[in-house]
Amino acid sequence: MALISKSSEYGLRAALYIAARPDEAHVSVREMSAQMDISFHFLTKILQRMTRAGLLASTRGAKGGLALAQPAAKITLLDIVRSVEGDDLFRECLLGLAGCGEKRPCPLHRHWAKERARIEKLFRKMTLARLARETARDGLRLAD
Amino acid sequence: MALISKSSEYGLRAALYIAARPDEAHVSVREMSAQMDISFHFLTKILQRMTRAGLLASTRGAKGGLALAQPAAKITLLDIVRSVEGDDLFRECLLGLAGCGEKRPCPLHRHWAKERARIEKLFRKMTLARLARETARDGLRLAD
DNA sequence: TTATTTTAAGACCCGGGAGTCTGAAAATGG
DNA sequence: CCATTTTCAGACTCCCGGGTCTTAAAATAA
Ligand code: FES
Ligand code: FES
Repeated sequence: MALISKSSEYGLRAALYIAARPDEAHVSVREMSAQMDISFHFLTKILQRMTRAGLLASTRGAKGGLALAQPAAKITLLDIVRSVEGDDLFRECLLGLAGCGEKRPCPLHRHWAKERARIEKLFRKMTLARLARETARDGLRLAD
Repeated sequence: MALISKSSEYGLRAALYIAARPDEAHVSVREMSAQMDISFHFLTKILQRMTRAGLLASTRGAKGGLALAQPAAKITLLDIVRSVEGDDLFRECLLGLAGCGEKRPCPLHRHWAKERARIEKLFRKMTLARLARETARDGLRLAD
């Protein structure tokens, strides 16, 4: 079971792809879908959501494409994932019970809430800028 | 997006339900499905998998039902979840890339692997006995 | 034996995420 | 103007996890 959806995975990979670009030029969906082996049309839909959320800036027509709408240091993983799959990530009960919280905790709440908070913090603190830097420094991969 | 599947959630809740029973009597699927508001037939399928995995012992016929096949102190959350949804939990890349590992890490591997290991450890160390004890002591809930 | 209660097993269905396809609209270059 | 390249928008199909249903088999009680 994956922590995030396929859509979020693709959105993160695309954001990293754009941020890792040295120049500021726009990147086309066509190029990203080819380089990372992701369905062009499906990736398009995901990036549209991120554009509407104000994370990306799009330009149509020849020489068009997508670029970051904010400095890479301002965009966090949480921003991206939330823009793609909604806000209630990191708020759900591990056992799927309704109303996760201190008021009516399930047997695993105390233990799970602690780990969940750590992951949420990781996503909230990690910026595209930092990841792009690490990616370039260590030559990390964005595809299989 | 949930960390574990609905099937695992139900399997965990049922295991806790059985472990929380003071007496050693067998518990019927019918009772558990009613008490926790889970589909009877669906819960049956999940508990069958746990039975085949050697976690539960089943007895058919009148007065039959399910019981733990091992002492509650020997059964971990990891045992249960693995029996329900396979072994490659806690081994997958956060970005969904094939072959997660130190050899060909993705940009998030270093950060994600650390958190993933903590959760895996939590599941590996936590026993039904301990959870049942805490559940009884604090009157925690197993249903909405 | 017969009826009842329970798990075991597997076929079946359904809804939603994942992915495809078609046709626009916008921008550029000639 | 026209042709090309790109994003935008939405309808459409496919697949599988989640859930239902039916039948068999095992055990108990009368
Ligand atoms: S109530 Fe279950 S994790 Fe919070
Ligand atoms: S390779 Fe991506 S998390 Fe390990």
